[in-house]
Amino acid sequence: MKDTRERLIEAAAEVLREKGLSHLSTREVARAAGVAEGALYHHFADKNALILAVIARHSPQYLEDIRNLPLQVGQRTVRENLVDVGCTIFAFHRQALPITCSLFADTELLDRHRKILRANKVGPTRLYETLIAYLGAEQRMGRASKTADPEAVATVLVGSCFQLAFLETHWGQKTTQAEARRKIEGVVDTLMAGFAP
Amino acid sequence: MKDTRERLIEAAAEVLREKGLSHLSTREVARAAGVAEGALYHHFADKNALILAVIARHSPQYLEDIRNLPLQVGQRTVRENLVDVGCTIFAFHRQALPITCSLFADTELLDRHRKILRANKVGPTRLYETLIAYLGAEQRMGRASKTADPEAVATVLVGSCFQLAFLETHWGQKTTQAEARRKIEGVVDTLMAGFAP
Amino acid sequence: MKDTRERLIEAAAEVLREKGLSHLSTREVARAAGVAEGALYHHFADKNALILAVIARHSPQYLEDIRNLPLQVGQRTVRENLVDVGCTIFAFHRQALPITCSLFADTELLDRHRKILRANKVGPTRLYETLIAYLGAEQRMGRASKTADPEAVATVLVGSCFQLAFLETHWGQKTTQAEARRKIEGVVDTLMAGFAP
Amino acid sequence: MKDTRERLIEAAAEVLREKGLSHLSTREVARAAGVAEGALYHHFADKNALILAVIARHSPQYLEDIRNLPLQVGQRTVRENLVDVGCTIFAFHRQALPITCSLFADTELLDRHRKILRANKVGPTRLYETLIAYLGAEQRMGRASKTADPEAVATVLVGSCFQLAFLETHWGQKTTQAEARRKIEGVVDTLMAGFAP
DNA sequence: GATGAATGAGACTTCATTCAT
DNA sequence: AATGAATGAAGTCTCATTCAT
Repeated sequence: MKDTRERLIEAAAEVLREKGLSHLSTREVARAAGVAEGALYHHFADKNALILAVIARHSPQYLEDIRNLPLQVGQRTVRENLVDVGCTIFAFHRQALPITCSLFADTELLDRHRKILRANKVGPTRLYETLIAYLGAEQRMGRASKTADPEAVATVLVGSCFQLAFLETHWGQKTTQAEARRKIEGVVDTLMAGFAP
Repeated sequence: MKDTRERLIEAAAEVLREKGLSHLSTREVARAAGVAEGALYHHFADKNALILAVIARHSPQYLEDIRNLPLQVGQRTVRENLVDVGCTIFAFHRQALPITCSLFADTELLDRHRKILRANKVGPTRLYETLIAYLGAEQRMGRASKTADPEAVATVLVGSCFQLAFLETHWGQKTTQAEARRKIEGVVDTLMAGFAP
Repeated sequence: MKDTRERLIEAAAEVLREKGLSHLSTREVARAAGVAEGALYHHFADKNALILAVIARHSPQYLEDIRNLPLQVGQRTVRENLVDVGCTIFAFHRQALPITCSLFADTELLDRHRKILRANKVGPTRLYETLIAYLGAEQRMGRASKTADPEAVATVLVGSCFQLAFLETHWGQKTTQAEARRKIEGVVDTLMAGFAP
Repeated sequence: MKDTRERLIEAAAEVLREKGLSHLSTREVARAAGVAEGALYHHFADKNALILAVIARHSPQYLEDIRNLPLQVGQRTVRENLVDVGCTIFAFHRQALPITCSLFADTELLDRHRKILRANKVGPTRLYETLIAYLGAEQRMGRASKTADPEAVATVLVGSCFQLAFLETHWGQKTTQAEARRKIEGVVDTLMAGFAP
């Protein structure tokens, strides 16, 4: 049987997705984890500490699928690479966003979260850094416009994918993977070609 | 003195921003509105009805500042117009986003919200429609690339601004108006020029 | 039917005497008062506020029976007067002391209690002031030694009676009123005659 | 390193003084003693047994500093001896009283305490016995009034010092040692000279 | 319409005690 | 003897909602 601590985190994530932060009760989490309510307090200082552990696990800095992006420099086309990255980001946010956004429902929790981020000096997230490094490399290889600002490009890519994920989860209509990919392709094509005449 | 109903909605919005959905209690709202707790139930079926009224008021479809965008077609440069729109969107989300995102903390409430949206047939929000109309007009006037997909451009613009607002409110670092504008200019420049070499 | 607030205070005092501070639970108090648990929080900020209300009511400054002591100046004998006062103090402490002493079981509560006392400037209690005034008056009438320090005499009288009450409640043996009076007479006689040869 | 049992008793006394009986938890005691929570149950039947061990140790019958009082018979002046004893009693109670009084917060515990006292036939405490023996001896030596009742004198002395200690700990104002001594001298002087004209 | 005391369910948390190691 | 994770009962407090005034 798994570690009690681990089971609590997973159970909390499940309840968070099912009922939402406002209805996440220690009783329910304990029940879902199959442990006594008191056990929670052996592993976490309080309920919020458990929630923060869940949040941390769904923070974009842990978007590990992006790690091998640097290997793609000079491979395939830039467009293909960006579309793939975009799909990864979209997929990640579609599941993480309901949990991440929940934080706004509890300003005290949000503050604790910020303090943790700052203590760990996780300002511009690892995701951004990786993206910017990749974009710069492609620029140096002549596969991308040298005048573009990598940070702005990263913002556009991440922002658009986040937006698509937000619309979907907020609006509640299920999008097929193919539809999502087509939209992301549209975004990347626009980003590559530009809107100027 | 204003309508009691109106004061309740404003008070609820304030509490929502200050403490978050999880800590929004009828008592606190009543106190902030300067009315008795029971009065709430004369104007709303229950607490959630009040919250939905607040949320509806902060939905981007009510971003009224965007209404006169059509008047800008053919005026100034497209870049200037997009930067201005971007700043408006950013400013709107910076204040509305903590309230809108709160919904994710209560799946039941979120569902009720979706049902309302569907009943009103408010699919792609009015913001999107206005933007797409404007972008198409500029394309037809030859002031923008005719090959670009207006919906993708709208997604990029809205998404990037939403993302900047999210980073700021979620991460908690105050950005000056000038800094925000500079970032949005970077996004629009990238969007106009494209990333292709 | 009496005021809810009043009934809560009385019920709390009863539980305090019956089970002690450590076992005073809001549930039990509410049950004893015949109201719902939540009602407690309409009248008191928290459990401790209720307890402090009980304590205040049993503070020696409210030992009202002592108020007409000044009228005794020059009446009967000083000995008789002191014995009567001693009996009153003893009787008061026998019932109040278990509640007052309970405060030591909760340093936070004790601190709050002290802050209240200080805010009300209730330093040397009214009891002491009344006693000292009486003793001084008898000295001036020549019915008591002019060299004695009234404050010391008051300390001796109050202290001895408190001690007798403490021994009784701590040790748990019921003393008859006659026995108590005899002991207090012994104390007053010693106090009057002195221990010097 | 000291005995585990001993360390538990000392740790419990510390917690008792710092937080009070109501907030004395086995976890806190164990932490303060530097042992595991379970260890407590190897040395004591339950938590209350530990508390009673602490209380017993702080009972005035264990006021060992008073043991050599008999040696003072006929030495120095009676006044000096009584002042010294008074100071000792005061100092003892100032530290023991918060612990002793805590008992009133738990009537069940207080009952168990009383049963132990009765089983050990520790009626009038050893302190009283020693004092009375000393006072009687001084009477027989002609250094004190032969008509005074030694028990009443003892009550006055112990009661006054207890009262001074109670006022200080309950009221929370720190008294310097010199001030305390002066007050005790005032009490002893009154006791020696008497209040009669 | 407005008030606010009362309700009672349920939230988070603490804690004495046990038991496998 | 010692450890410390686990238990589950009980504690304090919050809160949406009702209702007599």
